[in-house]
Amino acid sequence: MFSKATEYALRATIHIAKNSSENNKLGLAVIAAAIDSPQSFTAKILQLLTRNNKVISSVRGPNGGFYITKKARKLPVRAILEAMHEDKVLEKCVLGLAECSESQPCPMHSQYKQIKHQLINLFENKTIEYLAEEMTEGITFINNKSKKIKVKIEKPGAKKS
Amino acid sequence: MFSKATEYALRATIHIAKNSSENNKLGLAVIAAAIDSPQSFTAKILQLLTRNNKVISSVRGPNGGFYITKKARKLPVRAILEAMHEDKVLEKCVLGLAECSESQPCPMHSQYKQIKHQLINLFENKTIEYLAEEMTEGITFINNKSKKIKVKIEKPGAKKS
DNA sequence: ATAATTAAGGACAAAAATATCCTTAATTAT
DNA sequence: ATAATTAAGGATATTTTTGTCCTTAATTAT
Ligand code: SF4
Ligand code: SF4
Repeated sequence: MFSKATEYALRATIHIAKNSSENNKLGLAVIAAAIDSPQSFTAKILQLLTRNNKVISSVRGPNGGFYITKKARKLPVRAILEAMHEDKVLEKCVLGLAECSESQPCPMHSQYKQIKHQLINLFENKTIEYLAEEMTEGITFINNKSKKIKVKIEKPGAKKS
Repeated sequence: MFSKATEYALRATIHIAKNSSENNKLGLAVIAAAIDSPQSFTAKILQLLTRNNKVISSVRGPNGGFYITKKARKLPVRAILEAMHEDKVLEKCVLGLAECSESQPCPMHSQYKQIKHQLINLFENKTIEYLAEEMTEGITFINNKSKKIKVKIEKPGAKKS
C-alpha cells in the first residue's frame, strides 16, 4: 500500500511520539533500531518529516535529536503521508485511472468507494497522538522483533505461549 | 496500492472479459489501446496472466490473440493479483511489519483490520465476470480517455460494435 | 576557544520496477 | 509448402526506489 519510505515514516513518527518530548530527544541510531529500519535511509526520511517544521522537529549537537511538539501530536496521521508526498494513494483509483469521479467511475468504483472513504477517514480523523497512545496501551508493536527476545535460557514452565 | 503492472493486469483482464470469447480473440495492440497502457510492457503482463492457463488464454497466429474461458470468468478478482504475485498486499500491514496477527498487532491494527477485511472480501467474493458486467452496465470506464472520442464517420450497420 | 556530538545534505551505489526491441515459435490462410 | 500473422520470450534500457557513505553545519559540554 505504501512505499518503504512511508512505512518507516509512520513507524518512526509513532515511536517518536510515544518516546520523546522537547527535553528528551531521540537520536537517529535509537530510532532506527527501535523501528527496525536502515539507519542512513531513515535519516533521509526524518529530514523530510522535519523540513519546514512539518511533522517532527530536530536539534543538532550533543543531547540533540528528534522530537515532536505538543502541537504536532494533534496532526492527523495523513500529515505524515503528506510530508512523504504519498497522500494521494488514499484517493487513487485501484485500477490506476488518472482520476476517480462519479461521472467517470471504473468498474470497481461502486464496490471500492466505501472502503476508500473509510481509509481516508482513518488517516484524517486519527491523530499521531492517538496512534502513540495505542502503543502505550501496551500491546501493540512497531518492529519485527518478537517482543524483546532477551529471555535466553528458558526454565521449563513459564512459556509465553 | 498496486503496482503499475498489476493495474494494467486488472484493466486488461476486465477488458478481455467484456470484449472477447473463444471465437473472438483480442490482439495485443487492441488491448493496449483500449486500456491505455504501453504495448510491449502489456505483452509481458498478458504472458504472466496466461502462463499455466491461469487467468486468460491465448493462441498465436492469424486470428489469434487473447481471450478468457467461461471457467476463468468465474475466478475471483484476487486470481489476477495472484498471477501478478501481488496478492499479499491485501493482507499486508500498513506499517510494513513482517506479519499481522492479533498477538502482535501494530498501532493501526484495531482501526485498520476492518478495512482490510472488506478489501479482502471484495477481491475474493467478486468475480472477473462481475467486473466485466459492471462495465457492460454501460457507465464505467477503463482508460483515461474521456468517453471514446473516435466518433469519426460511422457507417450504419455491420461493425463489430 | 576547542572538541565532541548530532542532524543536514550531497554524491553515489544497488536493486527493483517500468518499458522497449528484437528474435523465435506457433498457427493459420493461401 | 509458403507466407503472413500473432503471441512468447530473451536481452537490454530507463527510471524510480531504496540504501550507503562522507562531508558540512549546528549545538553543546568542557
Ligand atoms: S472509486 Fe472506483 S473509480 Fe474511483 S478510484 Fe476507486 S476504484 Fe477507481
Ligand atoms: S491489521 Fe493492524 S497489524 Fe495487522 S497489519 Fe494491518 S495494520 Fe498491521
